[in-house]
Amino acid sequence: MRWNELDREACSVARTVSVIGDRWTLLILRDCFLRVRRFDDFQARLGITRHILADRLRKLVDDGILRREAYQDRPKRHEYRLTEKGLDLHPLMMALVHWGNVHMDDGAGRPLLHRHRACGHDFDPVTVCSVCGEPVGARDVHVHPGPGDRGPGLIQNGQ
Amino acid sequence: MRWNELDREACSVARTVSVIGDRWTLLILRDCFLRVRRFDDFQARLGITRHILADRLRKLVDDGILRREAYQDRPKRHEYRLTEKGLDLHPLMMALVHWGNVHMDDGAGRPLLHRHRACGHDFDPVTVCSVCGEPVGARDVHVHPGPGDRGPGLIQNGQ
DNA sequence: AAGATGAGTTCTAAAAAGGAACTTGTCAAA
DNA sequence: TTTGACAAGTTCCTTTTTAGAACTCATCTT
Repeated sequence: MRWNELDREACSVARTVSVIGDRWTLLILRDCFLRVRRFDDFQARLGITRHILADRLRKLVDDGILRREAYQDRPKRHEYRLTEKGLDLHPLMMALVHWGNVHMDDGAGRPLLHRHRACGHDFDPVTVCSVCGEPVGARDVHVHPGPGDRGPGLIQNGQ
Repeated sequence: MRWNELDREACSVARTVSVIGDRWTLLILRDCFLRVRRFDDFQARLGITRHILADRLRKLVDDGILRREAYQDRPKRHEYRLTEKGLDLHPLMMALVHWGNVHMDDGAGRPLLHRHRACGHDFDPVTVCSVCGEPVGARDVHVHPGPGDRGPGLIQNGQ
């Protein structure tokens, strides 16, 4: 399967992966959440080839995750900012960071902390159920076909 | 920068991305959470080249996310199952699915629903603060250097 | 003896990424 | 007034990865 075929898949994960499932793209997005906005800043921080960076930024703009905005004329200069759609990736980023903090610790402690402005404390992200508000783990969830199902999807839960 | 250099980065996201930041890897993990466990099942569902599938499964095992386990002798047959470390990726997967549901809907409705066993309802994942329990969005979080910081990291929050 | 199964491996061609240098428009300094 | 710097890309060429298809190998089944 080629990558441009992925967005036609029935699965939300597959469609999401077609957009953000690339190493550089994820690192670019991390930097976006750290308020990096300019081409050369991304390039210097990531050590990414300029060529690939240009390509990934273009794709993120095409997908509506970033917007390219002029911050000066003469000479025209642009910066890249997260759209609302892009900002909605925040829970994903938090999950990524948190998993890394827990499982990929190199012994030096956390390089970055997240402070919740509302309560003032450094925190970890916790995923809870939108209905009852209780935390949900992998074993608390039962997956079943929804209205958009169109597969023999092999989702035989149980066991 | 080459991919094998990524795991030496200071950032948790970078280290996490070095492990799961690959399109096939993410899709393989999605299937793992749907209880797919065998080589040929992954291959048939994903349409991935067998060659790459073998490589990705090997890497996931090396990274402690999956474990390869015999389910019969004569002939020896193995299956791949999530370890605890792998199961901890659940919030990430939920975030991925949810973002896709919200932003990549193709109009057919959700192909998969998640039911919270404890409360019995279909739900969406909500990310909350581990300290105060309130939901956190991108704008509610202030990022600042932690004990493992070793950068001129460019994290000038504010503005 | 002739398939079928499961879990891979091997091969070649095509696609993607890495690396480094080059371009373009504008301003600022020597 | 030439020189250099800056920001944001492009171009070109080489090295790696992937795709796609076929092949292997040990065991069951018919």
